[in-house]
Amino acid sequence: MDRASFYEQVYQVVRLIPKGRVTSYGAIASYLGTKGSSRMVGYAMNGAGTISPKVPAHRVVNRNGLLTGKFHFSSLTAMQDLLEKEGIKVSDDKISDFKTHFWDPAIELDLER
DNA sequence: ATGTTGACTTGGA
DNA sequence: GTCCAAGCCAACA
Repeated sequence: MDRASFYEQVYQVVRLIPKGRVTSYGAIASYLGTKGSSRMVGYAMNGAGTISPKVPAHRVVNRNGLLTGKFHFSSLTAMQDLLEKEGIKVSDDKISDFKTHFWDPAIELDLER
């Protein structure tokens, strides 16, 4: 784990996000122990499509459940479309029932450990 | 080593 | 409820 850079750690956590679930950058950052680096979580996603395997960055949104990173996708509707395909309703670039679909690594992953 | 940047978060008005 | 400002940490030039 220590060998993995902060970016790699973020990638792994995001990859563990179950289908139909979403989480926030702060939740991942907090799980990694660096809550203050919430921005880095999103910034790390810059390589989401350049690394392997691909990271489901569309499942990661800001604390408001708003698709803030959709501008970084191929298309502005790509992120929303992917979420809808997974059963998540998105309206006005914002996830409906965000709290219901929320997936907290600090809790979900901690249970398996 | 220093400075800038950033797909965020939180707190105050 | 909304809007503005500051803080935080890691990677990159």
